[in-house]
Amino acid sequence: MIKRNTKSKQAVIDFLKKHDYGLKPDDLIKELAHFDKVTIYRILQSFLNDGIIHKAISDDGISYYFICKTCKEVHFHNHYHFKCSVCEKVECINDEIEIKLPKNYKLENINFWITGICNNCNKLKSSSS
Amino acid sequence: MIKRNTKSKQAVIDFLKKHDYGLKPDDLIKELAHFDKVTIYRILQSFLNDGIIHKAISDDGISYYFICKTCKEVHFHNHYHFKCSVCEKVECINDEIEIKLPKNYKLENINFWITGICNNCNKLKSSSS
DNA sequence: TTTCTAAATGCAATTTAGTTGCAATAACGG
DNA sequence: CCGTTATTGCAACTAAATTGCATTTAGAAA
Repeated sequence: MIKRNTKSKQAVIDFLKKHDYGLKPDDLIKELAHFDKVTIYRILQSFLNDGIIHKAISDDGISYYFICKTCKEVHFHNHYHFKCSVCEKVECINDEIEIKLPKNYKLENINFWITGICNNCNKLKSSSS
Repeated sequence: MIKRNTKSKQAVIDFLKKHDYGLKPDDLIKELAHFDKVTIYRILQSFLNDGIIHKAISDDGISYYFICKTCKEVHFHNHYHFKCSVCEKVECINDEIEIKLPKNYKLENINFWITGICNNCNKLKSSSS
């Protein structure tokens, strides 16, 4: 739980808010180079615990963090995360997902990752041909 | 592409076939300790390229490999992978998945990971209470 | 404003998954 | 049995993330 406000925490929040797509720790570490990487990792972890951000794991095993925008009273992270293989941006696809599990299976957590080409890069591709 | 049959490849195949759930490289490395870990990684990679096995990334970033059982003529890996948080086994849930992406998004690959409690562990839990 | 203490940070070292280069070995067609 | 070349083993390396510990600092209380 966050107890104190610090410059590093504010910097992390600001940077996450500035982007409408997911960021990996390394993006933050590079941008906020005057803070130690351990500090960045620890801040992300604590924001995660506090529900200020949420996280998804890419299909090459890297964590991406997102400011929670659609979560209001209740945290709702049942959505796809989409990574564009062209621009490499990672975004939340905030559509409802219905998950059907076999009988007697209990769901605890999901991590749904899709790679493909985003709207934007698709447009660029078709206009350049 | 696989060109030659070797003991290490046979051992990997055998070990994968012996289990009806997914295995991570480390499971194989430990079990087949008389082979080098690099060999294991390379064999898995080549089996993957040849479509003999498929792979999913867990929500803590570790690869799991599965013998393709349901794939027949066509490879079909559009399914959930489920990891039980009790017994830690990882299995394929071979139900059809419908993925709806926003307009102009092109799908290239999916990695759908679910954690929870499996049928088996759920039974054990309720019978012990 | 100063003091105090726990929270937060920075640094160095470590862990873990996976990769690379290269020399040695071995599968298998001829 | 030979020769080619796929395959393997070893050592070293990379990259993401974590841990321990000493130092610094936010902010409540005096």
